[in-house]
Amino acid sequence: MDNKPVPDIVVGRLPIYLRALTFLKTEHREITSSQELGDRLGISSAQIRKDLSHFGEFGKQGTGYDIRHLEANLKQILHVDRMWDVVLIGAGDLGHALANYRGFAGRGFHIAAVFDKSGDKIGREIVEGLVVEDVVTLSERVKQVGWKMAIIAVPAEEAQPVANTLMEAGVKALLNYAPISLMVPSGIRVEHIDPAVHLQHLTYYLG
Amino acid sequence: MDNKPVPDIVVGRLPIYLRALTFLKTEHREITSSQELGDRLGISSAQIRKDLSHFGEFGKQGTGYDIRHLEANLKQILHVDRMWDVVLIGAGDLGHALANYRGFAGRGFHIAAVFDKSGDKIGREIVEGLVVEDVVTLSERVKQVGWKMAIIAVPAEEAQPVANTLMEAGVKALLNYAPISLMVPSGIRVEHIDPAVHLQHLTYYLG
DNA sequence: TAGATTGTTAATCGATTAACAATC
DNA sequence: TAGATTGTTAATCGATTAACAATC
Repeated sequence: MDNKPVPDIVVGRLPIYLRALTFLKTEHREITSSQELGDRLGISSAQIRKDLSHFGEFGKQGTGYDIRHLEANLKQILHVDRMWDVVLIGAGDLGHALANYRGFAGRGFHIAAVFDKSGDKIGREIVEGLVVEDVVTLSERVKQVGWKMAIIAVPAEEAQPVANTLMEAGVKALLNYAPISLMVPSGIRVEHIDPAVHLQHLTYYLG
Repeated sequence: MDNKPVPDIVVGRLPIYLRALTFLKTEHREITSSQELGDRLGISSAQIRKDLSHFGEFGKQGTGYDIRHLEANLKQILHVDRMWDVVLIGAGDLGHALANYRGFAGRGFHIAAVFDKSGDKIGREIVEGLVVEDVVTLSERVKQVGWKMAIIAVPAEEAQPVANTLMEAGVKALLNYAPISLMVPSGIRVEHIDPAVHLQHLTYYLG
C-alpha cells in the first residue's frame, strides 16, 4: 500500500544513524534510544523515529533500540550488508589518500581498481595489491568487470568526460570530488564532495 | 524590516552558484540566466531567483545576470572576498592531500599551519613552506594567532578531543573529515565530510 | 504496577514551485 | 516594439515537530 518512495533527505540520514550505531558498539553499548541518538547527532528524537518508521519497526516500547539489531537492519536497507567494488579515477594526492583509506572496508566498500592518465603513475602500485591502470582502458575494463560505482578524483576539466565514459560503460553511481557540478541523466546518482564549498558555507556565518 | 535569518539550506547553495559562475567565466561567458544556471546545476530557475532575492537584486529583466557582478556579490555575501587562514590538524594521507590541494587559494582559503601528534611527521615539510607542528602546541598557537577555522583530518577517536581543544582556543568553524558526528555547542559551526556516508547514500538506490 | 519509549497521527512549519507583472 | 527574464507573490508541496495511545 505504501507505494511512495522514501524521501531522499531521509535516505541521506540513514548512513549517519548507522555510523552512530557502529560507534556506540565500540563503546560496548547494547541498547540506545531515539533520544540518545538525537542528542549525539543534533537531530530531534521524533525525526529519528519518523525516519526509521519508513522502513519498519525496529524498537521496543519502554526500552529503545537494540543497537546490533538496528545496525543490521540499516545495513540491509542501505545495501551495505555486502561489499561493493568501487573504481577510482585519479591517482593524485587525493586518489592516493582514498586508495589508502582504511575506513571503507568496514562500511561496505572496496577500492577495486585505480585509473590515471599520467604516464608516471600508470603501472605504479598505489597501495598493496593495487596497480594504477591507464585511463584509456577504463571503458573496456568497466564493461568487462561490471563495476557499478565510481569515485572521481581528477581535475575539474576532466571530471565530466570521465563521468561520461563511466556512465556509458554502465556505472550507475558516482562520488565526485572534482569542483564542478556533474551533469548526469536521470537514473544515475551523483554525490559531490568539495571542501571549498563546505568552507564557504562556514564563512558565511563568520561575518 | 526583513529580520529573519536566511535559511541555512539557501546559504548552502550559494557556494554551488558561485562555483558555477566561476566555471562560466573560464568559458569566457559574460551573461547567464537563472534558467541556464538551473539546467547546469539540476535546480529550478525559480529556486535560484528566490535564493538570490534574499540578498538583493543582482539581475536585469530580459537579460539575466552579469556573471562577474553576481560572482563578486556572492563572494561578498559568503565573506570570501578576502582570504581565510585555516589550520589543519592531521598530516596523514588525507592531511597531505588537503595541504597540497591547489583549489583552496582561488576560493578564499589558505592552509596556514598543519599539526600532527606523530613524532615522525612533526618537523617535516608537508608542502613548500609548511612544516608540521606538534599538536601539543595547538591550543597555544591558535590563541596566539587567532585562527577561526580548522579542518580536522585525524582518526575518529581523536576528532572530538581535537575539536574541543580548537573550540576552547577560539576556533568558530570546523570542517570535519573524521567518521564521527562531532558534538559542539551552539555558536560553533561544523560541516562533515565522510565519503562512506555518501557512498552508502548511493548504494541505497543500487538495489 | 510505574516508568519509559516506541510508532504514528495531526498540526505546524518551512521550502519549492508556478505564475505573472514589471521592465530591460 | 517584441521577446526575454527578473523579482516577487501566492499556492503547493513536503518535512519537521508535538503529542499521545500503545505497550514493553
